[in-house]
Amino acid sequence: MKISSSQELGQAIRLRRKSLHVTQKDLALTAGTGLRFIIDLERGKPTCHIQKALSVVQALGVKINLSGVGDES
Amino acid sequence: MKISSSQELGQAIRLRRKSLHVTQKDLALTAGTGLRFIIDLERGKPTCHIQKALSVVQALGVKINLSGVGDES
DNA sequence: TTTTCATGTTCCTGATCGGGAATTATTGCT
DNA sequence: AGCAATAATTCCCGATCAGGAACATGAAAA
Repeated sequence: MKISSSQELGQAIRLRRKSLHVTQKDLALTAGTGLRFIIDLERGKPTCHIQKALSVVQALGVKINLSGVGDES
Repeated sequence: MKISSSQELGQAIRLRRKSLHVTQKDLALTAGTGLRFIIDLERGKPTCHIQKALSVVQALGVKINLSGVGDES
């Protein structure tokens, strides 16, 4: 899934969370954040802190890949 | 390139920026952020705002992909 | 040497994050 | 379908901090 905004990231996170049958509360615990953060993140809040967002993504077992970084000049 | 922390993201961004021969200042202008933000982002500050980080990534022409979101249960 | 790039500081406004309680969906079961 | 349990969202408070701008320093390149 391609991501180009915090909105899309939030949607992807929610999708993945639901497919795992995990509640926001549990995800918050697993990822080491607050429940409020999960809510904001899934809603696509643009000002979420990046490391926390990455923690959540990892807690969901989702991998992030960047294309076009280690090659052409 | 796989990303799992703000540190790695910062490194990737710097790599990409250098390969394009763009200065932090120019990147800031292009991405619509401040110079200060680019510096912090490349250094891997964990509390950068996510949408701004995404803007920078896009300004560099880098695509972000999430694996494992739209499929298995 | 002179110019460019990167980083550090400082000041200031404004917002994030967290927790608990209360409210509003949503889901599941009989 | 209807009700009950669960989940999602919002509100309030407070401490901490992000982001931007401008200026000064350090270092490296022309």
